[in-house]
Amino acid sequence: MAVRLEILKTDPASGARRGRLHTPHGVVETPVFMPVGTQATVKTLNPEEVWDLGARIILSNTYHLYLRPGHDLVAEAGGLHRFMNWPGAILTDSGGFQVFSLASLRKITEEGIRFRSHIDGSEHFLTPEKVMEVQNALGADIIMAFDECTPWPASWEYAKASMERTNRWARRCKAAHRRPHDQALFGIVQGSTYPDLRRQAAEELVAMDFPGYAIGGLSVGEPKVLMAEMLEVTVPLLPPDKPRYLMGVGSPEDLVEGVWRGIDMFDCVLPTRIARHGTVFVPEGRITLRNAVFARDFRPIQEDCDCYTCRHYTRAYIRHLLRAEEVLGLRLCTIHNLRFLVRLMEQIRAALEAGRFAAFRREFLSRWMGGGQEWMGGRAGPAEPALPENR
RNA sequence: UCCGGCAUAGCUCAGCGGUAGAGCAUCCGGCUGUUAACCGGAGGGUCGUAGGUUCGAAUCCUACUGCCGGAG
Repeated sequence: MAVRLEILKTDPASGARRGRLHTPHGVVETPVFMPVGTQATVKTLNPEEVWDLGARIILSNTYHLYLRPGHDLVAEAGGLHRFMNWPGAILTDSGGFQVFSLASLRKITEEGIRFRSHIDGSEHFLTPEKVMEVQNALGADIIMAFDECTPWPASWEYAKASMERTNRWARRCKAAHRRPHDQALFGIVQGSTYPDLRRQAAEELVAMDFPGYAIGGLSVGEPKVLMAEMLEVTVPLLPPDKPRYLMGVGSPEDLVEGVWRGIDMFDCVLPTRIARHGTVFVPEGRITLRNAVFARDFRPIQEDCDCYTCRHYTRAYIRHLLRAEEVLGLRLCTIHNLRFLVRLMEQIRAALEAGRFAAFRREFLSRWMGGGQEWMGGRAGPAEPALPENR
């Protein structure tokens, strides 16, 4: 088996797990946030910087690397790890999200998806078999089944047809996988925001016996209460000894709420993208460093942050860099935001180990902008036990 | 001193008879398996000054002022 999840502790209140994912490229402590490096790079950072943040697994993308530079070239370079000089673990997304985000450039059939390249307009036909060939060549530790990330909103009929096709594709991916000994293939649960479809998707995929399961098609515009409900419907159907990965999620409050509902792995472009656009995370929420109020703010982004940026630079200086369009500004914000999320996961893991995750969640959300009410919406999932404050 | 050109938003300019636009700058918002160092919004001008022609002038005419260029 390519990867194995060692469960260290399960939170009795919520079902959240503290674990350790063993991969061919090292151990990954879970719950974990995976920085996104779509084009074999976490934008603006070098691998040493990503490693020093505390990241031990990153995500890259099949579709992008297939188009450029080509999976054969990456294989010739010795595989993706060596090509990009990343010593840790890698997960490659299958290109399923591009089916969603490049909708105007594609046509879906049972056999696969005909794409026009967003780079040069050339035509490509991606099938589950092709996607597995590409991912086997790239050589990531965890690879994803080819799916359709169902747009939201979708009718029940469309969502059902889409999900069933995704599951048929999952079966084909498993059959076409050539490196199960050192690459773990995860299935992806779709089903939009329909509980019955999520159940059907999960049950069928579990019957196929994958080494891990992802939940996809969420955080695509639906209200958070629906995301919460889908997690609460889906997670209990997944085998407890296998990793659970919530795809494309991302914001600090979503990570806390996802872990609360039993998720082990997350990835998201949000921290790196908003960083390049001049917005950074602080414990109270997000601040837009571009704004005039920070012109003479000579404090670090976050007083108690241990990241390289916060140890050396002020808000005023970073704002200046951003407005002067200096790349260092983008890099410093990216470093802070990624460290913020990696550190948040460290804190979550520590809280789980100490048996005080419920308190941690409450404290985090009370400080965080909005207090996570979006997630509540009147029916918040696993009830929070009335634990005594642990401070 | 003469000749010519130009004077329109903070900046650079477009508009050349029907009561003003762009880019940049400024201010603000958004970003959730990256087509994203991106996308979107807002504020801001009695069109150098004073007259004239006209139903109507940023647009045509005159004078003045200020810049720029040329000639002496």
